[in-house]
Amino acid sequence: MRIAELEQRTGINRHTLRYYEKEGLLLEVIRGDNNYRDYPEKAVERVTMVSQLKALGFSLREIRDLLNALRSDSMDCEQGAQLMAEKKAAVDQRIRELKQVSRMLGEQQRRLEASAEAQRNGRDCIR
Amino acid sequence: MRIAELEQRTGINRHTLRYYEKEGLLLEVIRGDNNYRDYPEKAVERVTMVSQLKALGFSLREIRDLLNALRSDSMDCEQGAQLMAEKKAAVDQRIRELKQVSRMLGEQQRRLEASAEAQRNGRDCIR
DNA sequence: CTAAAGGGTAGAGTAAGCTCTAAGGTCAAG
DNA sequence: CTTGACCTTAGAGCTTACTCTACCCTTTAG
Repeated sequence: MRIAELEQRTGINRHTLRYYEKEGLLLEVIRGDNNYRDYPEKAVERVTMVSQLKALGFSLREIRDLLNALRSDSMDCEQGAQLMAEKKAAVDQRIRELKQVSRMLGEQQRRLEASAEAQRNGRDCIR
Repeated sequence: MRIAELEQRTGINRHTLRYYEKEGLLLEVIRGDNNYRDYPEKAVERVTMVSQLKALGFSLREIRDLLNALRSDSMDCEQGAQLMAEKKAAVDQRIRELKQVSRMLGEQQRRLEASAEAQRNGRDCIR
């Protein structure tokens, strides 16, 4: 598939796709006689994975290392397992912290709702 | 407290502290006769909160809006409660997605460990 | 009084991650 | 054979979030 199709199917700007390739996030991009890029079907999934991981706050470098490790045909298993374990620990830690934030936001929300109620009954907001 | 102490207690560079102030993240920074900044004790907590939220992938803009809403003495309760609800929904969504990533990493880790074991027993890595 | 330590502003520089422009090659339709 | 759509690269420009530099003023210790 050519770049326009990949752009359209992933919603990622073609300039960004070429940038990702330059940064080592997209492997196996072959070229035809005309020098046009020819992406395999799997590129759609891969690009989608990149943008999802990005939305979760991973840097392109982290995503590259992770995805390339998952390709794994070329990697040392022991080392790969360790990388996965490290990444998983970091993600799990982030989940714990986000849960803390979520709890805090829930409390504030309830407090503000109670104040709004009090306000409707003629009293002041907050405290 | 002066900027050196806040820098030392939060671990945040003084240039960054001034930048945060310029971006509206630190309110209530008063000035003495000498024009030096004088931070209240609460600034330590506030700056720490900023850097924690940053580590969770929030932008300075989001953090500013959130923290300023939490100050709340000046805000409309109904509206504040809604902002909290929105932010909480976004955080909860992020938690769900990260859990998905964590699961995936766990699977890959187990797969690679199994392959490493097989490898030690004389067979090929992966598949 | 003077030197060192610390404060101030303005603005330049940096890195990541895009996003766009310029100049040019390719290709299918009319 | 030209027009228009689509491709290429190189490189400029933008945003966010710092980080640092230059230059000057204030405070504190000897």
